[in-house]
Amino acid sequence: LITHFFTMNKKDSILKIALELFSNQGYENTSTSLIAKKAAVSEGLIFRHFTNKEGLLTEIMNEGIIKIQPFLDTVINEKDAEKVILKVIELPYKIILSEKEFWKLQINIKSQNSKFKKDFDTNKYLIPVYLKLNQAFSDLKFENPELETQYLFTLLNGLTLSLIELENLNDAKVIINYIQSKYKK
Amino acid sequence: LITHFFTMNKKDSILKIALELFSNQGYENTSTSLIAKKAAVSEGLIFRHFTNKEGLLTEIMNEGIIKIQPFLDTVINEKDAEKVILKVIELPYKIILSEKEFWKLQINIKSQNSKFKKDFDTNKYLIPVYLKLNQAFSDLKFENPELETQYLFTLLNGLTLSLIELENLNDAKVIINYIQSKYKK
DNA sequence: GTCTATACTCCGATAGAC
DNA sequence: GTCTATCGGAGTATAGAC
Repeated sequence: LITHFFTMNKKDSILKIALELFSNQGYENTSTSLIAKKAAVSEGLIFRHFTNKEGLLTEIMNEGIIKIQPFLDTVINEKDAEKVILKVIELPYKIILSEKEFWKLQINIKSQNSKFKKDFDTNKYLIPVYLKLNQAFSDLKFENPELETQYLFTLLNGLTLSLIELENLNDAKVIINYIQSKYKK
Repeated sequence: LITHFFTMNKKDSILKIALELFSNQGYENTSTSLIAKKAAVSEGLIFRHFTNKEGLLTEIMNEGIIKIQPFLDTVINEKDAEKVILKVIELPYKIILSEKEFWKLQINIKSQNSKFKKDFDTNKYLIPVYLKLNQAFSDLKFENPELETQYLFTLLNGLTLSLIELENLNDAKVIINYIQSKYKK
């Protein structure tokens, strides 16, 4: 039946709704019964698919990582040093434009010393980007590439926080251009 | 009795322990029974003093704001424009050195769309600092003072996140100096 | 101590795909 | 006619606010 292509299956509905709720109200503060209700499925189905609530979170996080990887890859695969820098600066915008809820959830988990903190540490996926950026600053003969990399990463962490607050991401383009302008010669 | 001066009263014990637990494990994830146990008081005392769990959080937040206000004031009262900038850059360090747990809790709450988000919005206390910084950049003839203010605030938000992760705050001095050096002529 | 919410279990019934 | 996905609801155990 053609509707297969248009109707989300129930497992995906659960994942979608759970991500939405977890990222907005927090994992602990979201009950499985609410997820079931909003996803219009029986509560038991959640446990059939994901074993337990934590399993649901795990699958959400794994899916999220997979979805942001292509954005990271565009930086990793860039050859020109200056373009590496400019692309890194656009990363927060692009990731949040596409995967806002996931990224919000990820920050949420990171900001708490929960048992999940180590399981779902997304920092490791950013290491290649960090190294690439460091190399770019070296290539461009910055006086202290390591410090400049740290500096820019710190700035982009702050930018990410701001972007998550925004309803209209376009409002952020001015500051993103401003940041980029500081690295253009 | 002299011990009054040395022994914390029970209400303050509760506040201290609750702040510690809330900031490390999250508000939702901390039970009143655990707070009582760690503070070595009966659980009922929490409700006698604070009505309910939310009342406890409210008092913690109000106390925290009062404690950070002096740090903000040192910026507000600074006359020299360049010193305003340098002092603002040191704010995250100073606040976290003194009130790490409170500031961590505050970020935690901010990162969730909880009902508390609006009640405990600390942004409003930073507005005078923002305006002061904006004025400083104007005085120093920056091309775009408003954007530069936004830029620096974004950077400092990112710095704050990093500081919260650190066990040894001294490790951050290098990057703080580096940020400051960009604004020294 | 009380009462409610919540994670999780179990199972009989149903409907559709093959 | 069987298999798979799902429903719906009864039920348990436990934790947590008060």
